[in-house]
Amino acid sequence: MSKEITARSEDYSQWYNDLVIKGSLADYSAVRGCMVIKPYGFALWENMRDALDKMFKETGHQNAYFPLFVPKSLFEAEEKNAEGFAKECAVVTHYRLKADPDHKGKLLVDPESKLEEELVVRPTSEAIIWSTYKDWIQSYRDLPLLINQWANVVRWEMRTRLFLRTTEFLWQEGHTAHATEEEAIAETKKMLEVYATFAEEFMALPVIRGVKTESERFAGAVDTYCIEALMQDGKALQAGTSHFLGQNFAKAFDVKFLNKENKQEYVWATSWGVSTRLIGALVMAHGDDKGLVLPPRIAPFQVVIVPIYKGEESKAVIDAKAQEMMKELQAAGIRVKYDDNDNARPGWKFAEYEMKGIPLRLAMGLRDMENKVIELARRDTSEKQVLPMEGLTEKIKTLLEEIQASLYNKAAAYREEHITKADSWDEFIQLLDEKGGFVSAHWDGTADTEEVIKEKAKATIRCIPLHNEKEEGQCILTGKPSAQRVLFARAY
RNA sequence: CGGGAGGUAGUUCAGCCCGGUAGAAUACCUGGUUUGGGACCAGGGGGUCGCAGGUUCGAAUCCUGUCCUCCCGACCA
Repeated sequence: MSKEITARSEDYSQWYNDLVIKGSLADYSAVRGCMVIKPYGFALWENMRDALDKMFKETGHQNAYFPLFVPKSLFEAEEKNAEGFAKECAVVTHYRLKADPDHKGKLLVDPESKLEEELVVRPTSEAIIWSTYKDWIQSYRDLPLLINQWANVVRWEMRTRLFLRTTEFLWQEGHTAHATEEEAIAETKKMLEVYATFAEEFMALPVIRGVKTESERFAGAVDTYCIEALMQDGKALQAGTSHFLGQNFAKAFDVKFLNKENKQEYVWATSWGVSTRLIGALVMAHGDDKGLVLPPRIAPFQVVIVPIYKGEESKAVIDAKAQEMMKELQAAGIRVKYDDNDNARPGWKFAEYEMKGIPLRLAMGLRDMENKVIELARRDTSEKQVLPMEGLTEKIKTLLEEIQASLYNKAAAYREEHITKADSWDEFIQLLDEKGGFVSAHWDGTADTEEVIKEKAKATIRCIPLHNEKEEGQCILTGKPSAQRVLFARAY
């Protein structure tokens, strides 16, 4: 069949692409580096987005929307941030096209329409937002200002991969302003925890909370906190970041407030974001050689019902029962799909929904109806069982929770097995080459050493875990003294 | 942006070397038989051969340019 999936062991990259394309999450588009998110993929994103949005609101944030375009002069105001993104910015230079006099039906950029000031298509919105906050903030009474926006951003990437790295992607970016440093740091950490909770509880994706080293830090940030996840091929993936921006943007955009003592102070800032990249993480963390495996809490459909019938008459009987079950499941808050499409036969549907990662599948035929039972199959374990119809809804609710927990536990066990200590360079390289995963090793704390390791080992410091144990040791490369281990990995 | 591969029916691909009426499988449509792990029979529709130039009596095939994709690197969420 055309829908066969490449095995992970054969070609991991191709396997990933197969899941995304054949699982109907996304498609390639006519635009270089950009993808089309298909309805099934977008439904997944909507579930993720809604859960996160609720968590943001529960922590006091409000949504707003800022422009796609950033005047170049604003963009360059915060120097480090501007430099950090300069190489990947799309720039609008003209605002009009006109008919090409030499080629009928073709258009030309109208040279008359050159913009006086170029517009940068936002790679992130700090500049436009902070220039706005300047007007919004006057006194300590305006603080904290807790804003989030759901938006698209553009980063001109050299090499793209569906969901993991595309030129345009969807994300949310929180931008907050605070009266004190302590409060801003607390906000940064709070939002990191929101991300970690979301990843673990909704995506069943265990993550390591940590701090980035200086060279991996967001341009313009004082500290970048992150959650790092581990994929099945042993590579790490940054799943979310939360930045303590200090007063860098406040100073760049002159955002001051009057404190209780009637004195002007610069505000303290944070920003934090997660993107559609999380979908890539989800695919690679749980998928198998049969297709996607989606965690019940965010799966577009949690249950699919496949009727098995012989002829119109039996179909009508099964339809009626299925509709009844649907109503009951929906009333219990379960997202369910009934596939009575007559074009495809049961076996085809089974394979199709396994590809799409629907957590539970119910198959029901006349025989089952006579016996008042139903066949239930679990996507994650491939287990099948025949259950009484009686009490089915409760059983399904329990099973969905079980699957959610089981996916998390499986991923967590894999990750635990793949955090390995290395105490010599040879061991370090061997672990990266042969085992993969995170390698916990000592590092002398300098950017130079980090750079050399990156070049030689093709691995980066993913993070310094929060609440890291202090342990005296010697740097894996230079042998210089080190106070703690950090996590290295090859990464996406 | 460098190296490699590729773009022909909705999809997967053959045809290209050696120019001469565009093919297969599958999907789709119609009818029928079917339906408990990717059904079968019969009939049918569907392609400006990525796009633009050029060579030629004639181009999917040769030449040039360009766009898009995949894989591997460098850059990055």
